[in-house]
Amino acid sequence: MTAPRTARALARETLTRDILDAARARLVADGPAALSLRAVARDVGMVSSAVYRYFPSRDALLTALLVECYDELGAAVETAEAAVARDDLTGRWLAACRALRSWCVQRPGDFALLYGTPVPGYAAPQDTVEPATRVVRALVRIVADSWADGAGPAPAPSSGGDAAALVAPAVAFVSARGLVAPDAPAEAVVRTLMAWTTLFGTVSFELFGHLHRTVADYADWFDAVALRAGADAGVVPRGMDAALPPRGR
Amino acid sequence: MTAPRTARALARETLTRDILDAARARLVADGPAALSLRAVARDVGMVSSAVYRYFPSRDALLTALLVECYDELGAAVETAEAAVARDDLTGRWLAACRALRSWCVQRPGDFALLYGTPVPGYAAPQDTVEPATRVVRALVRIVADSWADGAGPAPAPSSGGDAAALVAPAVAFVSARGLVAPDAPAEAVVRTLMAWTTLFGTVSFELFGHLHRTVADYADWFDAVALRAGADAGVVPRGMDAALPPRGR
DNA sequence: CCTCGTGCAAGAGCGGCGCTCTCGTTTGTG
DNA sequence: CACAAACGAGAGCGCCGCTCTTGCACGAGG
Repeated sequence: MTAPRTARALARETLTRDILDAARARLVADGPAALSLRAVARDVGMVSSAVYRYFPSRDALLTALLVECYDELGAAVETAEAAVARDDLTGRWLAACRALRSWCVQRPGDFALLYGTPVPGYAAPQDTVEPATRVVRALVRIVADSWADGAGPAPAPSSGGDAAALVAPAVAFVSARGLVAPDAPAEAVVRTLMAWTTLFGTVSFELFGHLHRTVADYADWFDAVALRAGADAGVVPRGMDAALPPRGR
Repeated sequence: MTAPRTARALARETLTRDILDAARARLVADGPAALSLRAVARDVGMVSSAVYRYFPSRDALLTALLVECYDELGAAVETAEAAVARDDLTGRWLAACRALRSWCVQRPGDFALLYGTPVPGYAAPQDTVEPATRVVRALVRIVADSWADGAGPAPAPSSGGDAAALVAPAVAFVSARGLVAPDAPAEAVVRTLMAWTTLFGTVSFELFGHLHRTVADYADWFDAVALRAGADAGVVPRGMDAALPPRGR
């Protein structure tokens, strides 16, 4: 099954990939709204109706791209985070956050597909939710490690303690789901969710132009936000004000 | 000039409003992507080409809606915040945040237009930036009042103090602009910007389904996030754990 | 009052879109 | 070899944004 015997099956597999690649190229360039099935068909040298042999609709094509992008983003975050020493929690957090942002900034069209306005009548099928949670799962892992490293449920996330009380009631609002690290403390999940929301908001504002002429250096601004969000989630620098890892390239 | 004398001018004004209202109705229902100029024309009983007498393009119509929505949202936040006693800073903050969310939740299409994926070839004209900043200006006013109320540059935003150092470098990245409260301390502006980003991210995640089956009660979750974001920005509850104002209706 | 230029609505039409259906052709299988 | 399934191409449907032309009603100047 993994080795397609017949020529037809092989051709089908190849063409499906070609269509996806062409669609991906158009997506990165123009964003999801401008992705037309007819244009993709032209790019791969087909007539539009022939594409429907491979994807039953434009939405199905978008869904395939969605899964692919979620996985790619998740992988980028995971590998960036894995390259840092396990006990350097702030380093892992910052590496993950930076990988997140650079992936998004380099592919604004993909970002718009993943986190932008959903298409009007479109409901994401179930196969997209697992890849979609990959990023936040990577983040929650770092936070959980931080909590395990420190002591007690509130490892002084730069807070005196009332912050925990503030957020605590929210734990009840978050159903466990099991999707995100079932062994992680609920409080850590909640805080990670907030940090993740902040990170997303920052990238979204940058890419969609809402910080235009407000923030001078997006990368520096993002670093500051990421560190602050991480601290709020319980990822504290080793030395209180250790030198920040330099930004790559 | 304010009183249109001729019947022509009056008809023009009326029809322009009718078109905008019809477009607004379709926008709220279906979102910006599904807003078709032809459909709007049908709604007002015109032929599509006739609409071009009033708006030179679909983008122009969207721009008009954009300004209108920004203003409406800003007004909603401002009036909600103004209804609270001036010295109840947490109450003002929470009222502003809740007004923000409920406006967005009640008009997901409008929210998508304002903060969702920008249309591919569209660059927001200059007249949109002033209304766009109205919300964040309202927020920064509350934060600035909090800072003025408390002492010194860091009124213990639930933090020991290193948080200020963490964020401090970011001040340099934010150009003053003057758009947002020129007299407000830069640090307050930066923190408000972060809080605003978090608020936006929370609403966006809610409306775009990224918290589906993750957060049980969106309103409660939002309250918790808003209070925490406010505390990080320097808006602290009067009594440390004073009873939260009940959610309206 | 009448005329002439202007603003206006309507219609046809252009190319592009998602999607469906039909029609030969190719391909794999019983 | 024959038959069915898969396939590519084409035509066509109704939608879209937008342009151009046509006929008409309005309103200001003579």
